[in-house]
Amino acid sequence: MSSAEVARHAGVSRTTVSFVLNDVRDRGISEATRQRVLAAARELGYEPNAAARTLANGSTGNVALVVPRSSHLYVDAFLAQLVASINEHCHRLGLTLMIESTEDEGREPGGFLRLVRSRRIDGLIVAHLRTREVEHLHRLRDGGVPLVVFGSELPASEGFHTMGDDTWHSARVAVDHLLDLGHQRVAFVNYAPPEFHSVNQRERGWREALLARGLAADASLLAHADISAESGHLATRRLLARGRPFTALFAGNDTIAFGALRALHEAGLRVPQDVAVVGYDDIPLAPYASPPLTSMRTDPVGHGRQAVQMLLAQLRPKAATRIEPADAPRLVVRVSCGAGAAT
Amino acid sequence: MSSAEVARHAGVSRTTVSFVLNDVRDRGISEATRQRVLAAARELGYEPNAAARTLANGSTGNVALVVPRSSHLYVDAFLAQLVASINEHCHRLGLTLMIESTEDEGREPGGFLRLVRSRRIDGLIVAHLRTREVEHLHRLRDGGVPLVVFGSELPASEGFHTMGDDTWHSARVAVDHLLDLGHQRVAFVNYAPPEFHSVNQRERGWREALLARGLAADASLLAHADISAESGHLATRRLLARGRPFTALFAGNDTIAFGALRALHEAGLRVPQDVAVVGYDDIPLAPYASPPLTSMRTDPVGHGRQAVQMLLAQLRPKAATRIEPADAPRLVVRVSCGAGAAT
DNA sequence: CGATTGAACTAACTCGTGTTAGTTCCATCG
DNA sequence: CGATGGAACTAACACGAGTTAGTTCAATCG
Repeated sequence: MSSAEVARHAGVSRTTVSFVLNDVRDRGISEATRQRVLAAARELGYEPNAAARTLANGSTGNVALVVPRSSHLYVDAFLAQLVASINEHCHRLGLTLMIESTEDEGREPGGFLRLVRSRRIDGLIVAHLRTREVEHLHRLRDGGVPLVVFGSELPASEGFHTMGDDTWHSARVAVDHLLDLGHQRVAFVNYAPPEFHSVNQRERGWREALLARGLAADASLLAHADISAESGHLATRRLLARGRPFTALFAGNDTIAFGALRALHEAGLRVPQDVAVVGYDDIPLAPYASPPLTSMRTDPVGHGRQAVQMLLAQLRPKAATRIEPADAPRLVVRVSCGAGAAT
Repeated sequence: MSSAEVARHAGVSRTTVSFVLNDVRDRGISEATRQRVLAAARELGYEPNAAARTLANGSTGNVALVVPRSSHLYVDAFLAQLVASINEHCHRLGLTLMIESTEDEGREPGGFLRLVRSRRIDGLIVAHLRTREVEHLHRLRDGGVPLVVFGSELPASEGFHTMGDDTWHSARVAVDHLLDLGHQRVAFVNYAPPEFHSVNQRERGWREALLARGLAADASLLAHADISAESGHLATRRLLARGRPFTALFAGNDTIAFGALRALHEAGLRVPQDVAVVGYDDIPLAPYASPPLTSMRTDPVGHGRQAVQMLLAQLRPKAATRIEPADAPRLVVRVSCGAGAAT
């Protein structure tokens, strides 16, 4: 079903069909023909060919989200929520989302550049890019490609459109909460290796919270997990095996916290009586941990919305609406930190 | 950077460029020009325009995955794993995945038909379609659209390419396990409303397991949650409030099980001593439930691979490889059912 | 030495749309 | 009554590839 077919059906030229269907107003199409064309299009179930349209006017209506690995979609609940929200908001604006990963098996690191060069997408959102891949982003920015960067150290001053919580500050608030409860030795199990920006920032938050109270940020109380609950479990075991005592533990995210809770339980330590635990992200399962997890609530859904709005502002400046920022992080106190109501 | 530019750079016609870059062999291109063209393309960083290519040869390299709602991506861990696996396997084959939802706010139910009609995608994978949307699939099949249907009651005999576990049988195995342990009153908290095929099948498994032992499938021991852990929590509360005693509980999936464990805990019931619990899916967090959850392990990653391979067999019959089926479900026994080693 | 063949390459068409620059025709004005 | 102007519509080009049906030219054959 091409527009030519619709034209023939309505006894009119292809040009007229195009004008009618795209609602081009000042072309003086009589109401009678307008209706005739619309009827023909409806009758034939005509839908414009996307490729032809893209070729003609340059835009695809596709955007890509770049994540480190596909598997992070299910081990990192925050990312899953972010993706779902981005997908949903794209749909509302008539955009289609593609998920591109930089480190899946058999994937070249800068593969997403290819999507841009082949014009398969109009713009992209980059989440949690590794430090060493930052140069790709410079190239995209210099090429004028619509781009939103989530959770990276790239400064907005360099012309990047960046977003995301100040994770350093939030981590500090979480640790401060534990310190306020009187803890002096606070362990930290970070959620990934230090190549990610936010991983560094969370460590910085932990360190500075301690230093601000004149406490040492003891490196033997720091461990690195790697996204999954299992890795959190193992990292916490290693931490315990070092034999350096601690009375509180800050987990780099909630998934890690689930692993940590298990490790503590296995070591015969009660939460919160022996070790107070605070997580990060407040994932949907956090209230169902045992004990219910105190956690820093981030707003993945809001961040997804904001990212899409920021991208739209670059893609279609006139169609863009106000950008609603995501909610600021806040600590949700449950049982695991020892400050909440017992359940 | 069009191919015309590459042609000019190499001092050759556009046709020749096309033949060289697409490796068309019997066109008698001399090795010398071949190299000259390749060098020019590399030097200019040429990447063929996807839309033009699509227009010329008809295929887009895009496939869509249709899910009920975007938010299921993060409340249903099984779906998250399935999506990640499908995405990864698509990438390996040079396909790009789009995620389409039928019920997101502002979404018309048959919206994915539009993707097909506008030729934005070459084929699609449909996951967990509701019963009432089945007619759309008939239309797609009749239109010869490459299609794989996951987890639905559509019979392969009608020409559909279907896949997914026999969820009825798996549910029955899970319940049988509880019955084998001596339980007589086994409650069931299903994971969603009964409009989904697999929801029905799990109920059937539960029912028939009981009937096979001469036990009644007591309707007052059946409750429906709605995907999230919170809904599992509430549904289990309702179940408990009915006052009908039970000594075992089968949860429609693990996320629901997390909610159920909390409800049981709040009611002062110990797991597994007072109530044995078995879940479904064996999500990554299942071992980190408290107590560790016995669960029916499904193979979302394998299912994702299989779905993509089945789709490829329709998209590019000659490039298609053998279809490796997903692993069969099997029960992973941990602590919550009372049969495993205590931790 | 003219005809034939094959190697090496290209002109020109196709895909389906958006858009510019007209053209046609009729009513109105001076 | 011819010029003017607007209403209503369309021919033709552009977008950037893939592909068919040639063309050109030199080497070889009879």
